[in-house]
Amino acid sequence: MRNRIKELRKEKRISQEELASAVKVTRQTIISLENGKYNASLILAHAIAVYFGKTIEEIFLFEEEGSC
Amino acid sequence: MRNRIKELRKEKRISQEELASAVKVTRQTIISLENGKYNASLILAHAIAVYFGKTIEEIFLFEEEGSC
DNA sequence: CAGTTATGTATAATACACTTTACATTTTTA
DNA sequence: TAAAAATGTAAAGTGTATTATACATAACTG
Repeated sequence: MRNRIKELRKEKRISQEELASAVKVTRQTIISLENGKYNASLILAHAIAVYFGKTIEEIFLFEEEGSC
Repeated sequence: MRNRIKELRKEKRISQEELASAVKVTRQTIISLENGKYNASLILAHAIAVYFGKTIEEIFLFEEEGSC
């Protein structure tokens, strides 16, 4: 699952550290999410969505699996 | 965080087992989600939302925290 | 009432989200 | 160009989402 965190963060011109503290996680967590190391929890996804003023679905891109 | 899984499932008149296999988790997971034992992962939340034809935000209710 | 289907509880095991710390590299800016 | 700020990597530890199995109870159906 891809996400638009890095893209949205750059638009807002804030650092990973600023985003991290805004959504109350560590910078490590933001780095790992941006670089696709793992997926956010639902709660964190929601916090990030609220922060950017978007819905979860606008930020986290679930490319339709299950077509096979 | 509350969710409307049980409510939506009853509307559709399907069993926990049917929902579980539809979204590819065990019945245990559905039971635990419905009874508030823990929160779904983002991927599972999405699968459930797709199954019910709703958005994640329509099913998982994040009552605004962080007001204090 | 007897049998089946649906729901719930308990517990141990596994996988993964997230933290912490420390260091390395890139980018910005003075 | 040198200092500072931003980004990335690595590895070990904690908490929690999910599985698996087994059993108990409730609800429906014949």
